[in-house]
Amino acid sequence: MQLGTGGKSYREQKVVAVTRKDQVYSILRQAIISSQLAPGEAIRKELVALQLGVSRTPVSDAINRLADEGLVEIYPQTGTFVARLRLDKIETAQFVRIALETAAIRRAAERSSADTVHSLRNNLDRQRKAAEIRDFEGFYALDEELHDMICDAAGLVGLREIASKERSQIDRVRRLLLHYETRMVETLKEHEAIVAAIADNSVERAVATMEDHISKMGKMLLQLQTKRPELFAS
Amino acid sequence: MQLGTGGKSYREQKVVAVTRKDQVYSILRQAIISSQLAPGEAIRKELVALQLGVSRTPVSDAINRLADEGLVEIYPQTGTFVARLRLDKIETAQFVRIALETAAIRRAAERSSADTVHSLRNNLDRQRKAAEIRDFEGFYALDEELHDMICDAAGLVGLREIASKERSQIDRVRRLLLHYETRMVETLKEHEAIVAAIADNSVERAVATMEDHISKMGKMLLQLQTKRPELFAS
DNA sequence: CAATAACATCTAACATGTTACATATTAGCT
DNA sequence: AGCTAATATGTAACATGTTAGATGTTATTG
Repeated sequence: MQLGTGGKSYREQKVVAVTRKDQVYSILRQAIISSQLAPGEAIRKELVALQLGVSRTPVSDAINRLADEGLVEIYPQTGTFVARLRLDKIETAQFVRIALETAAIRRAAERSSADTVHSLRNNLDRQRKAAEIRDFEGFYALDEELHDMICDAAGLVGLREIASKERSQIDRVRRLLLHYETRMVETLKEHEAIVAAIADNSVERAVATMEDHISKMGKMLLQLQTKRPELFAS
Repeated sequence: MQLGTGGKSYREQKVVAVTRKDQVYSILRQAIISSQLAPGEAIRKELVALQLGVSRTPVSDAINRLADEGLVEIYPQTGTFVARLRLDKIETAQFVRIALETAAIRRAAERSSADTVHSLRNNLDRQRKAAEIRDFEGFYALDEELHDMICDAAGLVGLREIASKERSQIDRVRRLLLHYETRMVETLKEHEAIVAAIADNSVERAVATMEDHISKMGKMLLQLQTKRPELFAS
């Protein structure tokens, strides 16, 4: 079969273009990760379209993207549901996250500048303030920002987006866990250790600290399953 | 804003469902990775729809997915183009690939069974035959299969799909490179070394061999840019 | 002739109508 | 009552019509 046109036109510059499907995607993703849309809950495209004042098309597009990301499950001709948590999938996501972020922090630690360290410390300051006033949402956002900053510090185009996408499953869990506990204080300490290692140019210590930090979540997860079994699938 | 229905219905079993958009996606992806659709070339949705005998909808859906994967670039209200190769993006993909596949092979080597080793060796046998008769396409497919098998051997649900998706960019390059040279013979040798390390349960050697194997491609890439600059963007 | 503005053209984005299919419900039968 | 088959219902998948915006071309003006 003959595909393509043989035409050679193309574009040089990148356009940012925020389309409606992008907006719908962001809104739904946020709703899912914050558990405003609970695991297992049905999503009715038509209703969402109505509520957001758009047609079904951008909603479908957004949902397809979320399905690729594993945040929703589409059953053809039947329905679309917020994906429930699955321990095996989360285990894989955890594995991927450790692989990517330890590799990233290694590169970041090797090439970290005084400027980078300054930004990281600034983030930590804000984390401390958020922790003090028990601002879960704020702390969560800063947590994400810190991990993003480390990805960026690795100096690889698009790495942050990839890591962030693979983190989706885990972000959902992390958000749920943050509310439970003393976890915020512990997390802060771990973050401080990570940044300190980078500041010291201790590459291997940075890697080890990051791995330890990410692994901690695995244990918390099992507790969550006991407390909230309805969120889980298999 | 109120999203969701509060409804709690959901499904247990997984449906496979090959929809038209999945088929179109596979066809286009294959066409892009095989360079039947060349980097920079325009893709006309309407034409593709006509040629495949479907409407524009499944074509758009497929293209959106390819855009997420970085294989096409959509410029709103303007056109859709096969993504040209970008050294910086490829560098990131390479980084991700090394991070994921070395981590995967570590796990795979730790838990490899006689059965796994047998399957890997069977694959190598077929690679040898393909190399002998200069069957580039066959060799390429077996190459992919080997890497997939190693991912599977890590025993993590969905890891293969993630690794495979992140490899897209690189697969395109690898395919172009295979035709050029003695690369097929070299690749075979590297694969043999990897499998041997797994068979010996030499975890660290397996990791090192894999990293070396993947890194080799980086050097070939620069040669490709010299020979075929029109495939590259920046 | 150069710069610019009006306009034509083309495409993706968006809207909406239609179809096919999975599932639940009900009716009919033993 | 219990089982099976016909049917109703609801949803995603698919088709197609419409809109908005990016770009290239041509006309207009200095």
